[in-house]
Amino acid sequence: MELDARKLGILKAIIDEYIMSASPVGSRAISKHEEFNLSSATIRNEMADLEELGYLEQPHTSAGRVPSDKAYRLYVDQMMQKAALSDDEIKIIRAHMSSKLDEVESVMKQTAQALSAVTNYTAMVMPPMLAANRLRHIQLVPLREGRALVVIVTTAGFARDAIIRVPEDIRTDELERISRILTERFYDCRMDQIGELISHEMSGELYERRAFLCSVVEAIERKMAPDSPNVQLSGATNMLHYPEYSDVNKAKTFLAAVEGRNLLYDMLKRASKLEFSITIGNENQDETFKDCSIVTATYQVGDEPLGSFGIIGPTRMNYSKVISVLEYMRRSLSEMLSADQDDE
Amino acid sequence: MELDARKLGILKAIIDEYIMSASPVGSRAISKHEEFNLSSATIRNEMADLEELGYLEQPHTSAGRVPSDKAYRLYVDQMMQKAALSDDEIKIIRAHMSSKLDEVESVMKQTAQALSAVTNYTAMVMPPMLAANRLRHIQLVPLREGRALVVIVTTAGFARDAIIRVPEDIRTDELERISRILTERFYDCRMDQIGELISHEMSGELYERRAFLCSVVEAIERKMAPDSPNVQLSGATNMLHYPEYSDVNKAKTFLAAVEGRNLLYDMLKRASKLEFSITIGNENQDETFKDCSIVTATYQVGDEPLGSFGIIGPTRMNYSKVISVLEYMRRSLSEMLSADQDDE
DNA sequence: GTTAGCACTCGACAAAATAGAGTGCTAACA
DNA sequence: TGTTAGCACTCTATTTTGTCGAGTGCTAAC
Repeated sequence: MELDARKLGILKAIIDEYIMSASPVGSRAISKHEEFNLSSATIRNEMADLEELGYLEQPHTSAGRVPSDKAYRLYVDQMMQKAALSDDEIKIIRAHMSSKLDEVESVMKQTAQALSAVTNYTAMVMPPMLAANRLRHIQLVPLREGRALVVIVTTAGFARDAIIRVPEDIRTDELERISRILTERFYDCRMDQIGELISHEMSGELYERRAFLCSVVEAIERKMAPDSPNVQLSGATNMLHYPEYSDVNKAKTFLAAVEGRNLLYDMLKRASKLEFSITIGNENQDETFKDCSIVTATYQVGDEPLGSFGIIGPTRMNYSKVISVLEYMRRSLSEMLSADQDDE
Repeated sequence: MELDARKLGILKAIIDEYIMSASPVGSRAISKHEEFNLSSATIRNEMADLEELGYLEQPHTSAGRVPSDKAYRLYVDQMMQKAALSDDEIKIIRAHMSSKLDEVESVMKQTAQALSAVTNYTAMVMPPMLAANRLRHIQLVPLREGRALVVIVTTAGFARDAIIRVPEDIRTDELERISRILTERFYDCRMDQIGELISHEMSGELYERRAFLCSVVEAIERKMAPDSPNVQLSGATNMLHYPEYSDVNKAKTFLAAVEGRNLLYDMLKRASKLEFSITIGNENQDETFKDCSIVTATYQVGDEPLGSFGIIGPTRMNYSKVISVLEYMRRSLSEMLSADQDDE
């Protein structure tokens, strides 16, 4: 049995219908599409074939049919036509991205909000990984006895700080001196290379402080990696709009899974190797997302991927809209951030 | 009609029962308490009285009775006996508060998690307000053209940063000079006084830069106020366990309200004027929380309140447990933070 | 290959029946 | 006077039953 043009057309009609209605699609509904001009009986035969081929599923005899994950996969790979964003949608995004484009934290937060507002699904955004940033300033600030705060500033204007231990014999003015030397030495180095470089540079005037310097670098590296708490999440409750989640228990499982950001962080981390990715239903590793689809995109500056963001929705999500939105966002995020880093 | 000892006892029994079961309490259930040794008929009479007095409500004729907000108020004010935390509870808290007590952000996050895990309600934690902190270091780091990053470090080891505009005619080495002067001038000043002080100090060598300095101070002040995004939230989905929220729409409203942290922030801000506060049901300003109770506590160092945290649960929450947990947490947070600020 | 017709299946929904928890009231009792 | 047993009544939740309609698969005819 072949998947001929007509079957394909019928399948597409079923998927489109199901994405709209969330309820099983019957043969009569499809036979009404005048482009086919076929009776419901014929459609039924075709649907039986499609089911046999694994593209459709029946919740029970005498319900309509529901697209399978395999069908969605075919749909996004071959059948779906991309829609440009409507003016309204762009307006919604703009409305959320208005102010304070200076601070990256708030850009990430606003991006997440814009994404969830415009798609009505759940949005997640990972902040930029700073590996490709270049160092601009290191400052060691003495605190109470034996403690200091390391502050690192990168070219793009990111600051990170961490509390570290300081050996008793290092005095305030020496911390100042070390700050100056480190800043000078590593000025304009990529953040992910400082670790290596410092072991080479450890000779010279800083030699006797190498243990201390290692702890500084260790703290820097720890703080430069974006971690799960920093994943911005927005619109998790949007899922409650959809009949898929009218069951409180399903909703609970979903919400609990996204509330601890770890899962999201892992997914985004993995996704940051690809420009776009779409995983549908069972393609998702995690049990909780077996009836979700997750679409992600990666934003970058030049060739350097900085981070990923994405949308989680029911498998019957509006893929074409979601993809358009993500493409749009990917572009504007990348632009926004390369404006910051024009020296890259 | 009076609220005599027996009525009080019966009311307490009803409340305790209802807190456990969440379903209307009938006269028979109470008459089984051997401490009263009364028939259900007598209890019924008493319950009718309690209803007339406004302490009980009937969902409909021939259901049992449910305590009113007024009853809960009486309960927390006079009837409830405080329970010490059990070993298990303390163990749960400890388990969540393990590592990395150095970084305040993660202390706040872990506190929220511990609170929600041990109470099974929703927890919120506001990070410390830095008003009473003292300045330790200001650093202006030049970024691309016309922009710099201000970094401020306080005695307690908090760092804040903000991107500011820099007039074209200020060169890198002047930024360095200004950093040094500002650090020197305001060393050990309370953060909330820098704004005032700077207008006095504006004479002298910094006079010609006063417009710029104002923008620096403005940025500092903006960043020092903890704002709603920084409120840590944990266990919002716990509410879905409770029959009060088995209705998806109620759940949705609740979750949407807490997801945007603004409301929580406002509540915590207000609460930070009191050591503890309990608001029950209708005592809450916001419509969404009319059937919740909110218990908050304020942590402090010395006499200076730093921030608040709290628990949101259904009105029939386990008040005595929640209060004990908050007391415990208030103490340990305060201790933890004063260890950091022994110079306060 | 397409379609009309038909018997059949199954879930959704509504109406009806039933059970059970709880109440208020009255009258009797200590 | 306070307490209690008894009883009729109310109301909800649950189960049962019946009905409707959407949808299917199969067959026979076009």
